[in-house]
Amino acid sequence: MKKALNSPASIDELMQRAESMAGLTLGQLANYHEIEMPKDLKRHKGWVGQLIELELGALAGSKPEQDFVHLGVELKTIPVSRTGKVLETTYVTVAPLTDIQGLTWQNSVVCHKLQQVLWIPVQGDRDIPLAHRQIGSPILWRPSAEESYLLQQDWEEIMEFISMGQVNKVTARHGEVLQLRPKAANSQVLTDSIGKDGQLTQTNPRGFYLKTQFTQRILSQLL
DNA sequence: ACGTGATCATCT
DNA sequence: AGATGATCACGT
Repeated sequence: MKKALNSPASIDELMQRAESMAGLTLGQLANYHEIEMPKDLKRHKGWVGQLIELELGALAGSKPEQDFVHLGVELKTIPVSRTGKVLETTYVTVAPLTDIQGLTWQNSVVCHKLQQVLWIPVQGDRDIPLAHRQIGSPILWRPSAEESYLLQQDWEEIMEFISMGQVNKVTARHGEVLQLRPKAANSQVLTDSIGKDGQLTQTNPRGFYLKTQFTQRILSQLL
């Protein structure tokens, strides 16, 4: 995927560019950028996100920061059905499993990334050919006081387990809106984590994800 | 291995 | 059908 050359200078410009994509298909956008399109996403899971990043001028890279640092905006493409139902959870960031003493919600990466999110709904029904999937209207979201509260509660509960060496006791069922799930090439990958008695051990890397019902509320209330 | 972009595949 | 745990590709 080619790297974006220009980045929007303001949120207004970003939103205008996002709104101009609405109604286009992935095929049209890929053709415009002369990007090859895979048959499906089985081996190209991040393809849609990369295409949208290219169109909007997101700064490429794998840094744990917002996509538009100068605007304070995180970009998320979200697969939805024909009827607008959210089809997948939303990855936020990897979870810190060591050196977390003193870490608070307010200075966590999850909190920072979710300060302001530009949601780009894209049809994700597997029976719609990739080229025919339509891009929806963008939604710029800032968490409400209640949403922030829910996120903080879940984050603190999960981080408490991690700090106590109980990360292996946390499942995706914990948390009302934010959940912890594996995030790695496969289940054999290991990374350092806090173990019994505060000693270092190893475990499968985890990531924070937004649950679909939470994301659905965000998209619905603003549509 | 880590962090980004996420969706897949299976089980309930 | 929906959610959980697992997985795929890429740049560094």
